[in-house]
Amino acid sequence: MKMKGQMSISNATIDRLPLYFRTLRLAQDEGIDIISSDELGRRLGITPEQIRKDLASFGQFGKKGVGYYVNELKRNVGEILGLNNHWNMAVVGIGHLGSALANYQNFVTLGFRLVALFDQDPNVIGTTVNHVKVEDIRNVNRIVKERNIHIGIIAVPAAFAQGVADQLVEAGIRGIWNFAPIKMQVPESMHIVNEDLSIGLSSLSYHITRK
Amino acid sequence: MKMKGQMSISNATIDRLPLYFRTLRLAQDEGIDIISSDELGRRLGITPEQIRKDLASFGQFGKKGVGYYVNELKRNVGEILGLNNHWNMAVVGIGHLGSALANYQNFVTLGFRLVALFDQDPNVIGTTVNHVKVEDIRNVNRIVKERNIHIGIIAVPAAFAQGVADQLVEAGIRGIWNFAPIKMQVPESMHIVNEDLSIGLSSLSYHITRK
DNA sequence: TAGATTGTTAATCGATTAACAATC
DNA sequence: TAGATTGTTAATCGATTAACAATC
Repeated sequence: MKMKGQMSISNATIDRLPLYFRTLRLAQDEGIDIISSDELGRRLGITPEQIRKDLASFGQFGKKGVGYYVNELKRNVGEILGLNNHWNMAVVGIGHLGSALANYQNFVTLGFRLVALFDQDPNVIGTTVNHVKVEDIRNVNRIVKERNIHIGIIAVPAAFAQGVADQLVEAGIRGIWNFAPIKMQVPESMHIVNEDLSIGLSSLSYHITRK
Repeated sequence: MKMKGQMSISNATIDRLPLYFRTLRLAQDEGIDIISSDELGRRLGITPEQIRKDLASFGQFGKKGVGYYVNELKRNVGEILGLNNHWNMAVVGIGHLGSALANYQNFVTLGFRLVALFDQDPNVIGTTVNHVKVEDIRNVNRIVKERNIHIGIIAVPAAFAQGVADQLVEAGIRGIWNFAPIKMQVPESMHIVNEDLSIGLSSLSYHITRK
């Protein structure tokens, strides 16, 4: 997907793209063929100018005086997000959260594929979660290569997260999605998204404290 | 907790406070008495200027030439975030994700209390998750009042989320933490934090697509 | 054509970074 | 005192909003 010039895209923009994608899919389900930035904005609580600006940083996807063709725009946004790559994912740490992530159906809808699960507990290794067998974490290097795993999801306790990240990086993973509440050290080239659940909850606490 | 003047605090700042809190607790565990913005920044990958600015918007917590007293700063940041309020929480939707959230130990560490679980499935109602019994969603209004529930966690499928939000608002909840991938309509006064897991994952996909 | 709506440029707003006086 | 480090003001940077020409 082409970007305009060298200009780099803000994270704020990138984080809105999945919202556009989701809303476009819903519109598609409703049988809507054409949608305006106004209507998209109304559905998402985002200003239409913002949406046009976001989309325009990747290309000209709309028709002046008309709007955006839903199918076409959805395809383009999906392509921008790399969802057509059908990334292979592995979950490390099959506790409560890890199991829930392994079962999360929305990932499938987005084209992500769950191809491996890892744990260190002998009582968990060998069990099956969402039709995938839990492997011994000691085999992570071999299995990441064998199954061509691109994304590692870390759902282990904070104390073990850095060790797991090191092993995943060593095995040649492309990106890490980290649920452990810890700032990890990874090589510059490695992409890592931290999903620290206590941030959202604390932010909520902050706001309701002041109401 | 006093704020300086009328100046409102940016969400970016508020979202960093839980990181400071976490790091301060770790420092406390290590027996560190005093910490500088430099050291805090090093541990979190945030510039020391940013940290000083964030903290300074709430008061003068440090000592020039010395640094910040860990215990004192942690107490202050906790107070700012409202963590000493010991909010009562309920999870609605006891599927894979809801169960995982009900079992999430980090919330307890932050002072949040899980006091109720709700579902609509007769096979789930009456079961126990993390020592809390699952109630029939039809009793949500009464139980929210009886148990003085402040925060509702929505972990139901997208199609049911708006309905659940309406019921929670009606019952007098203070804030909603929403895991359903949908933009919900709630009254202006209601605080809502959306934790759409597919955003983080899509963002990761975007970045590794370009490496 | 007239009305609608995009894409883009300019203006504004807000957040981060830099600099440094205050002071422990 | 000298060195260290905060708190705050000013400068920069980046993101959002406004405005409007292009055009379907």
